[in-house]
Amino acid sequence: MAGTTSRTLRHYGELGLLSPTRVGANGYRHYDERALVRLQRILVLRQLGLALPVIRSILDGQRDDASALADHLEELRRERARLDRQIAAVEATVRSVRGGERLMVDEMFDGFDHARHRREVEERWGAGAYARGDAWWRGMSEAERADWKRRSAALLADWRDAAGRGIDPGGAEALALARRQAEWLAAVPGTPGHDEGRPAREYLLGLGEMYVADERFARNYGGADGAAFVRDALRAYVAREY
Amino acid sequence: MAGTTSRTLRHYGELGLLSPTRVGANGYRHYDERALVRLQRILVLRQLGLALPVIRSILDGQRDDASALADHLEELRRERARLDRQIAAVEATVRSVRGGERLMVDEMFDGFDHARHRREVEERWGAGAYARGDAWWRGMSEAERADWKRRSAALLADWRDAAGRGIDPGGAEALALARRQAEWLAAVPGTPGHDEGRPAREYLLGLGEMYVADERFARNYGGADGAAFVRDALRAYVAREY
DNA sequence: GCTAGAGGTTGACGCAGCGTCAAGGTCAAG
DNA sequence: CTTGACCTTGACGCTGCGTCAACCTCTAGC
Repeated sequence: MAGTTSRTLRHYGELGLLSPTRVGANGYRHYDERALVRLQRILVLRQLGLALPVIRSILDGQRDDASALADHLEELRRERARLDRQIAAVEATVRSVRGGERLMVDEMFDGFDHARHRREVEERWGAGAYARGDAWWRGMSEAERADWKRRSAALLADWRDAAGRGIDPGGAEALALARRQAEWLAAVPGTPGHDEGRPAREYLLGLGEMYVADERFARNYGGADGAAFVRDALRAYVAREY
Repeated sequence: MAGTTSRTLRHYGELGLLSPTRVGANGYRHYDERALVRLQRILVLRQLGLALPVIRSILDGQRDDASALADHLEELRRERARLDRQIAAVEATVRSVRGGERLMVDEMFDGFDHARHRREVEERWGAGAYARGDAWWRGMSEAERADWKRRSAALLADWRDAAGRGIDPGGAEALALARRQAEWLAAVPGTPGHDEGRPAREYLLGLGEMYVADERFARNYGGADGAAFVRDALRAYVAREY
């Protein structure tokens, strides 16, 4: 009775995946030639990682094996991508634990968000928000991180420039900047509204206020006036788009 | 109470991972600042894929986070390797289903084993043996398969040569060949004895007999005489080594 | 015929990490 | 007082079997 354990055969019987050909008076289950061929196919498909109910539908002819395998392949690839990111994140954590023992998430944003004001973010949006953003950041490659930082710096520079020129925070140009800011924020998992594709209304407004209130941030955006400009632009944006 | 679901917090409470700071008379659970910091760390570690009990031992200081992460990283890498093989195997299967609809496992061996005599293998060693060997073969890269085929062909040629020279099947040279044959067989997952690092005694002996009995195989090994030589050499090998 | 031992059987729990009811208590608002 | 929103505690479900525990069957030796 080798090949698999009897427990497995029993399990398949319960699932209706493979029933014994006949059951003796003593309760012993017997499998004939055809059943073994079926078992053979089951085991091959199982090795490929297919779920047992899927295998059943394939063997019963209710599902095309080629399409089932194609779907499964996609699923496997997604899983591998997830694993890759997780591995990268763990590696980054190991390095940072070995090194400065400090998380360098500060580089991630404008120096304000999550990193410095983690507690505020957590109190308002839940502790999970920080964790998700952190994992996302760690899972990026060096190149991706560099690209992100470049984009962040460009956005900051454009804000400073716009504020310096004294344009209308409710005008078209400021609106475009606010939209970039919103997309930039929404790209980060953990940001409230990330799943919906745009930041939560309250998050945007609250962020604007915090920008003004905290001089460490304000400095990045060109001082108190710059921060106020950003806040006003975000307000106008929210008023129009939400 | 965002960040995670209340169910999750309850779960962590049951695991002793994070208990509410205080529980009101109404049964409501409350978490203070320190608890939230702890939750924060829990969520970060969970994102990295660490198991909850491991997280607990880390947070309780019973386990070094750096070593735990290093172990975990190894585990993740193993998992990814497994996934890679499985993906390769599924891809190969998709191709073969699209193509000839026939499995080309025949190339795998000397043309005798599993492929042609699947039924015999299954009857004697269980249906799982074939499935494992099949998955192994599909999981190999083209280069690995080519290498395996080259090694197989070399082994066959050496057998034919030895048999042709009429050497002693119990002698040192035949013994060395038998050992190569045994290692070659044991390398295939699904081969009886694979896990122990050498083929099962009965498997080797039975294979020798089948080689002689089946002319399709015998041809590969240089006719009936060649097959008999292989069988005798395997017998002698078993007599000495098992 | 008796007995030991090998090998078979059927429940049923366990695992990892919660999601998801069901049944019911709490609280602020109208 | 009622409504509705939000909280609570069980307890089952999911995946694919491994692993007891308690018990039956069959073969072999005496």
